[in-house]
Amino acid sequence: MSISSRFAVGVHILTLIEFNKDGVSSSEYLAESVNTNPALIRKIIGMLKKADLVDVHPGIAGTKLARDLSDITLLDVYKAVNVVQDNKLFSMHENPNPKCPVGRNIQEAIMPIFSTAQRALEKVLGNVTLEDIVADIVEKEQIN
Amino acid sequence: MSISSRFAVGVHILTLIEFNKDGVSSSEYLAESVNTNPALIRKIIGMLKKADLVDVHPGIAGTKLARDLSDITLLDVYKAVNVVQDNKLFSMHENPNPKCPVGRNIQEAIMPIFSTAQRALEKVLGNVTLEDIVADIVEKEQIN
DNA sequence: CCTTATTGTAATTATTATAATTACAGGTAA
DNA sequence: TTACCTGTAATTATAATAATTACAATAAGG
Repeated sequence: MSISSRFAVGVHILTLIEFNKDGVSSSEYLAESVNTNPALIRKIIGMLKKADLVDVHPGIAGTKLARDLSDITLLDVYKAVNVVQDNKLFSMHENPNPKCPVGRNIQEAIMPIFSTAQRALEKVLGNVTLEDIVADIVEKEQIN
Repeated sequence: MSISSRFAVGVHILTLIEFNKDGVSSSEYLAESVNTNPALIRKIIGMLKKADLVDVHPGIAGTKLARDLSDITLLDVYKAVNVVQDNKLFSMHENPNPKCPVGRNIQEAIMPIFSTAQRALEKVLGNVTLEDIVADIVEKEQIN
């Protein structure tokens, strides 16, 4: 199965807040661009807030970025929206048979490889910032 | 969410077939070590067979490796058991709003990054063979 | 040829996560 | 006090996994 779209939506939200930085980015406004409902947006924004990526306050319309664009990586967003936990990207079968030499060692043999693979994936995300995404979209808009 | 344990089970199965190469690896035998039921094992073996990783025949008990240990990577197993499709590890929200500059470009902006991350993960799996896993387990057994 | 055992596969059920939606309490500003 | 927004819980629909049961098709051995 695949990693929740919360991650892609989180990136979308943050990017749009930047594009709309002179306006008010309410959950309804953001939901319209993402094409989903405001409650889901607020849930994700709550996670981004907990990770100190955005500023938002009850009763006050709009969300703002809490940091500079160049200081937010996709890895920050990925961690914030909690789509994959540490060392849990790959699931293992629980309870292999301890009476079998393979059964009693397979988890320890595989685990480090799974960790390495997951870290390789996350490293790629850590090398891309929101600034890159925004620049890419600005460029795409200029071409068309 | 996480990647199906079919992958870990597939690796377990192939490793155990090697350990038991002088015996008969029936689905029941394999299921006992994995600690699941034979039908699931047979389903996974069917996938491994389709990928030419094992030899198995209806009515004849036992499964054998179809290639040398050193010629089967974890990536081969991962692809065989079909846990993640190309470019589908990360899911995107469908139908972002095309009237919004961010909505109409976000998918194309994010997609290449997701692809790169997925490939980085898969590259790690491609660098490990079943021979490595078997050697690791043999070593762990000798120590204990 | 017939019995027995195994593989291949379909169908069923329970579990889990996601995503969409509704509803409403709590907070803020005008 | 009104109007609007955020925060959050509850509900529903959907989808994938994993476990399980069942059985047809196949092959070996007596």
